[in-house]
Amino acid sequence: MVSMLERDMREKFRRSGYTLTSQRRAVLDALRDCKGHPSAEEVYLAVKKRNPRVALGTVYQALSVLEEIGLIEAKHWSETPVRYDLNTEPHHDIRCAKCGAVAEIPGVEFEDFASRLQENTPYEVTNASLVIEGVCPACRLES
Amino acid sequence: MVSMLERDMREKFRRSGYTLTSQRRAVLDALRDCKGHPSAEEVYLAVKKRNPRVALGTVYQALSVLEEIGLIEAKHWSETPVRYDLNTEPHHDIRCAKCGAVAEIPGVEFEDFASRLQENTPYEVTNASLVIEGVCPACRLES
DNA sequence: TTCGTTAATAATAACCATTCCTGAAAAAAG
DNA sequence: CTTTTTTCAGGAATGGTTATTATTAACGAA
Ligand SMILES: [Mn+2]
Ligand SMILES: [Mn+2]
Ligand SMILES: [Zn+2]
Ligand SMILES: [Zn+2]
Repeated sequence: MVSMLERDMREKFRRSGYTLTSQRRAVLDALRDCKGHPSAEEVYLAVKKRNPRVALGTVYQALSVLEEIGLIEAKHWSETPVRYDLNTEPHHDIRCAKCGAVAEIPGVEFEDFASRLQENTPYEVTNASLVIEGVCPACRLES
Repeated sequence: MVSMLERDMREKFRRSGYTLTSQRRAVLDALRDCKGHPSAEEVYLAVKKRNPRVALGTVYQALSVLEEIGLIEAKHWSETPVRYDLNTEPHHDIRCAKCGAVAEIPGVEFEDFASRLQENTPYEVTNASLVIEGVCPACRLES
C-alpha cells in the first residue's frame, strides 16, 4: 500500500471523480516523509519545502480528498489539531497528553464494537472507535 | 447523585479548593434542565434565562471546574462543540452525524481497554474511551 | 464588624484550527 | 485549439474556546 503503483493510484482517483494533481501527490509524499501522524500544519510545512507556492487551504482540501478516497485516515483526539495517518490498516494510536506525540500500539485488536452497540440503540451505528490518551516515556521522566 | 445534598456538594467543592458560587450552581441546574448532552453555548443560553448577566466565559470556566472535581464529564466527538454530561456513571453515548443529537446507549459494557493496551505500549495509558457516531431515527427517514 | 487578601466574574479581545471565497491557472472534454 | 470543469493560491471569515483585565464577591484573620 505504501508503494502503491502510480497506475493504481491514478485509477483510485479517477474512480472517485478526482484527479491526481501534483499538490495531492506532494501531500502524500509529505505524509510519507513525516512517517508519523502529522497535523495539517505539519504536512503543509513539509510540502512547502519542495514547493513553497502551495497554500495551506490546498493542503486541507487535499487531505480531505485523500481521506474520502481512502488513501489516508483522519484521527481525532480530545485536543486539536486533527492528525493524519497513512496507515489505513486497522490499528490503535495513542497520543501523549503532555507533548502531543502519537504512537501506534501494535498487536491489540478488540472485537467489533458496532454490532453489540447496534442492538441497544435506535441510531444506525456508522462508526465506533477507541480514543486512547496517555503519557509518553519522555514526558513521564520530566514529571 | 442527581439529587446530591447541598452539604455534600459544598464539601466536594471545598475539598478541591473551589467554592460553590451561584454561577456554578446555575450551570449545574442548566445541565439538569437540558437533561441531555448540551454544548457550552446551550448551557450558556439556559443559564441566561435565569440570570441574564452571566458571561459565556464564566460558563466555560464553570464547566471546566465542574469537570475537574468530577461532577460532570466532557465528551468529545469528531466534530465540535464539546458536549457536557451530568451522568458520570460509565456508559456510552452516540452522536448523530447529521443533526448532532446525542443519545445514551444503555446496557452495553465492554471490558476495560486500558490494561490490554498498556501491555503493548511504552506510554502510560491514562484514558481509552469509545467514540460512537451514527444516524438518528429522525435523520434516517429524511435521507 | 472591618480591613486586607484571595478567588471568581463580566466584558471583551485574542487565538487557533479550519473553512469559505474569488479570480487565476490547470486539466479534461469536445 | 476551444470550451467546460476542476483545482489552486491567497486571503478573508468563521466558530469554538481561551486569555486579559478591571470589577465584584467571598474568605480570614484581627
Ligand atoms: Mn497510526
Ligand atoms: Mn451520557
Ligand atoms: Zn510526551
Ligand atoms: Zn439526526
